[in-house]
Parts: sequence; C-alpha cells; structure tokens
Amino acid sequence: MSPRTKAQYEEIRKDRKVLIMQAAMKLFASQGFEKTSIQQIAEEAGISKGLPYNYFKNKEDLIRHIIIDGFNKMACYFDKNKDGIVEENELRYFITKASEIIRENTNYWMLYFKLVFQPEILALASDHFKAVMKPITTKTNSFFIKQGKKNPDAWTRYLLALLDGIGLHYIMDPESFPLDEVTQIVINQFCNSQ
Amino acid sequence: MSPRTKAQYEEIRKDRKVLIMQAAMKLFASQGFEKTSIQQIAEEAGISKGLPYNYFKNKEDLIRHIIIDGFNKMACYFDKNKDGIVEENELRYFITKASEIIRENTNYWMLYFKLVFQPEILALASDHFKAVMKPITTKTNSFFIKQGKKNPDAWTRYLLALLDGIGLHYIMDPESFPLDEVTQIVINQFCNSQ
Amino acid sequence: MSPRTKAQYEEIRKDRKVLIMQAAMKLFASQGFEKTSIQQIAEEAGISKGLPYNYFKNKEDLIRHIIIDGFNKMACYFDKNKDGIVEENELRYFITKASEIIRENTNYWMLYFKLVFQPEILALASDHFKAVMKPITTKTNSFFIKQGKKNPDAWTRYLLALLDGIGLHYIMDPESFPLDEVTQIVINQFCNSQ
Amino acid sequence: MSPRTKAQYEEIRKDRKVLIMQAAMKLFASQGFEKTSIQQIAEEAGISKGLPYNYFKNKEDLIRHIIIDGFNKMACYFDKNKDGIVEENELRYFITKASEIIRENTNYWMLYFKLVFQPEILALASDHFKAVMKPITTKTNSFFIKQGKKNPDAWTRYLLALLDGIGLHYIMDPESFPLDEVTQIVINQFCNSQ
DNA sequence: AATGAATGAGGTTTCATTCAT
DNA sequence: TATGAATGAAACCTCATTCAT
Repeated sequence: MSPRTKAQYEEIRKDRKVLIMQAAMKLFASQGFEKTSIQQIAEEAGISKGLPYNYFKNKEDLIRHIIIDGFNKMACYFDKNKDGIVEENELRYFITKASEIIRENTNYWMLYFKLVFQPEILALASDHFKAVMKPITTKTNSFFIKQGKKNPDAWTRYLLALLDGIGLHYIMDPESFPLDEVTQIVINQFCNSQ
Repeated sequence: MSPRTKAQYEEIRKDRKVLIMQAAMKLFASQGFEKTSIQQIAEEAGISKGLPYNYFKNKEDLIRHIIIDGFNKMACYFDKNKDGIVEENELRYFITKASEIIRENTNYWMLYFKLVFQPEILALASDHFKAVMKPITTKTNSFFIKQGKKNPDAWTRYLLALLDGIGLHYIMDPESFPLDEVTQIVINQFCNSQ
Repeated sequence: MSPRTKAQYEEIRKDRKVLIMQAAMKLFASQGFEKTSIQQIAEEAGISKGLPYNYFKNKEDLIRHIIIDGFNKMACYFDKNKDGIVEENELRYFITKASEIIRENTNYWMLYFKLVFQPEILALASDHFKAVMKPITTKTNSFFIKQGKKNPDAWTRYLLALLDGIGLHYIMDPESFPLDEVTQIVINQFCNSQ
Repeated sequence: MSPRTKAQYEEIRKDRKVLIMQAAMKLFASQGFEKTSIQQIAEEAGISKGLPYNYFKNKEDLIRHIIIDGFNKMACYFDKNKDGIVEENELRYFITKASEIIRENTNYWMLYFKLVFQPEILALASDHFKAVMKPITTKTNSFFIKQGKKNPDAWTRYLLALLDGIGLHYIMDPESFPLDEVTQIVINQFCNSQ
C-alpha cells in the first residue's frame, strides 16, 4: 500500500503522455488527423480508449501538444550557434542542419506539412511557430545584408521557401529524391566562396 | 419522345458539374477535404444534398475530378512552347509562368498541396500527375545538360522543389510574400547571362 | 400528325404496363422488393425512371399488380375442371398441375413466397388470395369427405401445406430437387387406388 | 488496473448481445430485415443507436448471429437421440419434435422463412445450415432404406418439404391452423404400423 | 490512474417520387 | 407520352467524448 511519491506520479504521467503522443504522431503522419481515431491511437499505444482524455483535453489538444513539442525540438538544433549567422560557414551549417532534420524527422515534417494546409489546426500553434521562426529570419536577414543584397527579406524568403520545397519533395519521394546532391547545390548557391 | 434533346441534357449536366466542382473546390481549399461535408457543398452551390450523387459516384470521385481537371488546365499553360526548354529565355518563360500560375490559381494550389499530404487521396490522381510532369522534367533535364551541369537530375529536382516551396510560402502568406522579387531571384540564379 | 385512335393508345399502355411488370417481377424475384430500385427496373425495361409512375401509383402499387396478375393466371390452371374434385383422377390432375406450375413459374413462386413473409405487402393482395383459394379448398374438402376422412379440413390443410412445402424446396434447390419423384409419392399417397 | 474484472466485462457483453439480438429478432420477424432500422432495434432494446455497433460489425453481422444462434438451438432438440432414426417410434419422435418446435419458436421460423427467400442474406449462414442438416437427412435416408423404399432420397425430400410446408402454413395462420391434427396425419402416413 | 460500455451528433449515401420540358 | 434532373427523407455507420466502476 505504499503510496508513490509525487515525483513518481509525475514521472508516470510524463511517460504516458509521451507514449500517447508518439502513437498519435505516427498515425497522424501516415493517415492524417481526421482519419485517425482515438481508438486507433489507443490500440497503437496499447492503452484504453479513455486514457488519452486523462492527459489531453481532447483530440485537438493532443495534436497541438505534438506540434509544439516537435517544433521546439527542432528549434533546438539551431540554437547551438547563438550569435546569429554572419559568415558563410555558419549558413552552410544551417543548411546542412536543415537537410539532416528533414531526413531524420520525416514523420514530423509529414505532419507539419499536413498542418500547414489545415489552417484551423495550424492556428492552434501558429503563434508559437512565429515566435520560433523570428530569430532565425533575423539572422539570415542580417547575413544577406552583410552579403550586400539589396532586398535581404526576399532572399530570406527565397531560402526558406527553397528549404521547405526540398523537404516537401523529399517527403513525397524519400526513396529517389537526391537529398545530398540537392543540398550541395543549395550550399554552392549561397556560399559561393566555397 | 424526349422532351429535351440529348444535347440539352448534356448542356445541363456539364453546367451542373462545373457548378458543383467549383463549390467543392472552394470549400476543400479553405477547409480541407475531410472537414467539408456534402451538405456544405450543396448549400454553397445552392442545390440539394442528393444532387452531387447524380454527377459523381461519391465524395472521392468528386475530388478526383477536381484534381485532374485543375491539373489539366494548368498543364495547358506550358504547352504553348512545344519544343522543350533549350535556351535561357525559355526557362525564364517557364519560371515566370509558374509564378503567374501560383498567383492566379491560389485556390487550386491550396488544394493541391493539401492533397500531396493525403497520400490516400493523392493516389487517386497520381498516375495522371506523373504523366503530365514527365515531359516537363525531360525538358528541364536536357536544359541543364546543355548548361554543362554534371547532375542534371538533381538540378531539375532542385528547380521543382524551389518552385513548389515558393508556391507553398506564397499560399501560406499571400499578403506579404514578395512573389515578384523572389521570382526575379530565381530567374537570376538560373539565367545568369542576364 | 395523324393522332392514334383511343384503342391504339390503350394497346400501347397495356404493352408498357406488361413490359414494366415483367422487368419488375424478374428483379423482385431475384433481389427482393426492397433491394430493387425503380432505377433498376427502368434499366431492365429500357425505359426512363419516371415512366413507371405514369402506369402505377407507386412502387407498392406496382408489386400489388404483379401479385394479383400472377395469382389470377395461376388460378386459371385449375379452372378448366369447374365441377370440383370428386374423383381420384381429378385430384391427380390437381396435384400434377400444381407440380407443373411450380416448375414453370419459378419466378412468380419465388416472389409469392417472399411476399408471404412480408405481411405488410401481402396484405395488399390478401383479400384477393383468399377469394381465389376458397373454391379450391371447398373442392378438396368435399373430396376428403367423400373419402371418408373424419377431419377433412385437416386433410386439406395437410395437402396444401405439402404442396407449398414442395414448391418451397424446389425453389430453394431447383437443380437437385427430385420434383417428379416427389410428386409421384404425393399422388400415391392420396390416390391409393392407383 | 482494471476497474471491472475481465469476467465482469464479459458478463455485460454477453447480456447486451442477447438483449440486442432479441430485440432485433422480434422486429426482423414482424417487419422483415430491410424494413427494420437500427434505430428501431435500439428503441426496442432501450439503448442508443450506436450501441449495436459495439457488438456487431453491421446490420448483416447482427442478423447472421441471430440466424446461426437460432439454428443451433433448434438443432439441439434433435440431438438427444444420437443413434439415428432406425425405428418408427424414433421417426414419430422426430416429427412430434418438429411440430413442437414450430409452435414454440414461431418468431424464429418466421425469420427463417423470410431469409430462405433472401438468398443474399441466407448465404451468410448457408454453410452452417447445410452442416447441421446433413446428419438429419442421413438418418431419415437410412430409415427409408430400411423401410424398403426404392428412392429414399425422394422420401427424405418429401418429408422435409412436408414439415416445412406445415411450418409455413402454421406461421401464416397460427390461429386456425390445426397443427396437432395435421401432425397426427403425418405420423400416420409414415408410421403405418401404428 | 485506467478501463471500456454507452451515448448521440453528424456524415455519407440511396432512392422513391416529383415535375419542367 | 416520355425523359431525366432535382429533391429530401431516411438509412447505415463512425467516432469523439463521457462516466460508472
């Protein structure tokens, strides 16, 4: 009858949450949000249909947590270099990193792209996204200014569009899309000195 | 015998089909396929709930027709220049055209991107897409070969990813995305002689 | 522009009616009443969906006409011998005839049996049935009385149940049910002198 | 872990299944399969519209369970005498039993006959039926052989058709059909020594 | 904390029937 | 008379969510 400590309970709750989110993410990514039922998620996670409601308010709350969590994790990748992109080799690092992320988090990107086109769902995490992207665009902006570009904002948009486009095409066809070669072309384009 | 001629009936059917497809496309684009009910489509089109089933076998058949129709229309844009892209100004035409299409068919692109991430729906028109894209990639491929690129396939993939990425970002934020300037950057990148 | 005579119109109407009823009966027998749509009937008959409503008030009216028509036709078979069954060879004729009818009007019997178990539909023709059956049971009753049976009514019921049971089993398995041999057994049972 | 034991859940499920099947059988028997809606069944059983789907895959699955269950129960009646019908008093038992079954399971027979004429539904349980009937026909066959009949198969068919016919007529008119007297006639026909 | 029976709103689809032509 | 476009009621079924245990 020894009751568990508060910390132990917290631990259990955290594990359960992660378990449910992982199961949900896998299914959302492969089938889409609407087509995935709570039942399926429960089965995938090996739990009962009612349990997710002990951890998330509802289905939307569940996906919101998944999105934000994933986005946070990804933002960490870029956080090592806190000073901003000011030199070409830093931009090269950024591009290479983006390419790696795409390859290693296909599931999350799949989900992310799905969401981009479901405004009512995207809206749930929209503010968070903007907050995370802001410092990155600031960095690239200042980089392009330093490069002497006349319209650095357009260049930043161009770069981000390009990277998203590559992610898109890689996800659509991961088998045959030449991710490394295409990444190399990107690097050559932006870091001409090398 | 017949109170209306066959031609009259054909006319009616064609008009109704277009009416229903337009209403459906608008809603699919703004809300997504799953979230849009036949009821809503009927209301948008000002018809009864049952009528769409006189024209399309089911909801999936309806979206399939919309996708294929839209894709065909868009493919026409590129068909004027039948000889293939062999010179820079032809590539410039291609890129400019792509940019225009994005701006003028936002609704369709919205839908197209949504579908890309619903593989089970995309599959409905997948073969059609591939058939239409094939000649385009062939053309760009030969262009890059002529330019002396070592891996023309990667360059083609790069170009298409870039254009899709631009479309993506434009759709996500049509108000402030600097489509013309970004397009100009693309042209400068690929048509360096000018 | 020569208008047709009234008689001609009547003729056309009668032909149309028969055409529709035949198509409907075929489908009702094979698929059941509920599962058969007016659309299907129209296709089977090679006419438009609206036409049946020029000849029958609604779907129920259509099946009622089919039932009554079929029943009348069948009742005719027994009408040749107007005097009633008083001798064994007349009963033999009756049994043989019933057997023939089963074999030659399988479709109608199929339908008839279906209807027997859809009281709400049977009710539509119930009175008609009773009226037609009455004289037959009267005849068999008097036959069994003449044979010295104590409870002729039970014997009549027995005979009719037997014949319906045979019809039932023949319809369930027309390929292998030995209709002739079974009929012969019936005859032997009731007409023992021969 | 579990708030209720597995056994408790099993208990609940079993009870609910029976409740739903009984409500459904009553309505199927009186109105027919097609005319009975899940809504009606739910109302009859005093449950929600969605619950039947927790227990049966769909409407067809529900009726299939009803048919098979009923058939199994009925088959039990004949199982007491495992040695087969070899003597007249055993056949007498069989016939008497059949008569009792008809009287006591009118609802089920009503349903059974309805189904015989909906081949697409009967097919659902067809294999089961055949398996259960086989040993019975084998027994009667050997009985008729022992009786010196030339075509025992035809006699078996005759007997089964007769019993079904009686069931049919009893169900069509349970008020006035003289079941006992007719049954007695059957016994006299087949068990002439008594 | 965990289970799964239960609910009921809401979606897709079918189809008898009407009606303008 | 004949057509088939159009309607809308009603059916089946799914599933997010609640709640007793």
